[in-house]
Amino acid sequence: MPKILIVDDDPDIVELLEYNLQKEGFELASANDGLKALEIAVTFNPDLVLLDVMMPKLDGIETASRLRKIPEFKNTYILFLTARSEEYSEVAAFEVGADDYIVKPIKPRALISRIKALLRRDMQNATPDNEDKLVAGGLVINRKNHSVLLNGASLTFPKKEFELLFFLVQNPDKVFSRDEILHKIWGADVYVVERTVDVHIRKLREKIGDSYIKTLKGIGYLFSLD
Amino acid sequence: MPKILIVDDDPDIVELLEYNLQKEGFELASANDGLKALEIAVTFNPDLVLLDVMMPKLDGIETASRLRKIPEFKNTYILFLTARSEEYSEVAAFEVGADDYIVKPIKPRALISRIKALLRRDMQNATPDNEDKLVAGGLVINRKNHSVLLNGASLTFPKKEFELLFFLVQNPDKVFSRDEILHKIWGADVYVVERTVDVHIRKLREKIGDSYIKTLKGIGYLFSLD
DNA sequence: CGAAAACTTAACAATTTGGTAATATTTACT
DNA sequence: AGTAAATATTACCAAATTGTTAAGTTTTCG
Repeated sequence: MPKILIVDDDPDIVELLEYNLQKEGFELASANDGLKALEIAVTFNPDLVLLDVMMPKLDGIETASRLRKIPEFKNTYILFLTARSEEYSEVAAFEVGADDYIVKPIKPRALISRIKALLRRDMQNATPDNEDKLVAGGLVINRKNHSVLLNGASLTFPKKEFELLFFLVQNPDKVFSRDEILHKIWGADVYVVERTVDVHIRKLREKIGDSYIKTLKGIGYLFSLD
Repeated sequence: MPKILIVDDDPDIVELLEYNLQKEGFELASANDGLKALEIAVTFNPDLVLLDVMMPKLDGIETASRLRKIPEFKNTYILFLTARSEEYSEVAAFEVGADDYIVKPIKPRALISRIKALLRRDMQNATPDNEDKLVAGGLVINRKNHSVLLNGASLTFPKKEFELLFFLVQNPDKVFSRDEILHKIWGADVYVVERTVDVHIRKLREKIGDSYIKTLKGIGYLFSLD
């Protein structure tokens, strides 16, 4: 079950949310300010963070911004809660990578359905056997222990290379532009030159051979077994 | 490609922006004060306006405010540029409908990424009429993979060839003159000789056979299954 | 803190693609 | 069939794109 971190300085709201989300079977943790939220996040490792915008110590925007800077939370969903009057913060929210934005007063049923909508993609991708293991041709990629077997021989990959390989293998026969790849692997707020992808592709090919990853000139790269 | 209007009274900044955005393939126009910006906007019809806050004649805030009052620019993105010290204007900026707010000194890569983030939604929706997958006779064309299957065999096409094929197959039994094809595939502002189309048609026929693409002498080309 | 690994960038080489012109062939019409 | 116009084909060059290497940065970890 997905893990949700609730962050709000109003205990009533925290309770309201906990009550409703617990009913749905989510795993929960909560914090009442931004600083505590960051602390808890690193150990709790939530899939989604419900973040109040107005909070003491560290407001929601700043909390989200810091979270996003930690690689582990690059793909964590962030969902802001805000009072109707605080509209101005909407832009700032999406700027720091918000995935959704919910205006108080909170309607529990609406909230739950939006949370589920966000998590749905993951739920689907997280099918049991698909868990963390990909097999394609002579390649066996295991996300859990970060291992790759090529025709039985074990290879090791640095993080970026591994993620790139995993991403490509996960979407076989689909082309991705360098820009798309950067967004997916590096994140929306990382500014690196597109050619960086080339170099990583080269390193992958060096290790797994040239046959798996193909180049479509003017388009991008793709993983394929043909 | 999306059109961007650059408005800044500092020619150096305009040049910097033009240089970097041109590289990305955007269509550009520029103005050095707010009044000119409004003039140019109505004819240029930009998708996004980069607006300096401090300008002679008409400051950025006022310019944006007037832009927003013109119905055509309801959905135009407005992105403010400002010196770090002028923070006070941030609230005003969002009040008049800013979509983003960027502090100088400008980091080109960050700017481009934020512009793209804004425009991405549009870009994605900008392909309503062209489906992802086309099937015609023994041909299966998949835009997502950029792949073409001919009777089960996979073929690869360079970008222009692929686009030309996709376009023709998308409109079966419809004749297009070379001029129309050039406009559709090459774009309105690209000047190439009409014979170029012939060469590309030839390359397509070389790969998929002569039967699919027919020539109507004096008229143009068409894709057909007869 | 310092060394090693990982990551990013830049520069140049290699490759592919796109465009043109020259030439050959086909078509339409008399 | 002869002829002019249009199209097909080919070969070549320029431009665009990617491959590769190496050097500079940053991060990680002992």
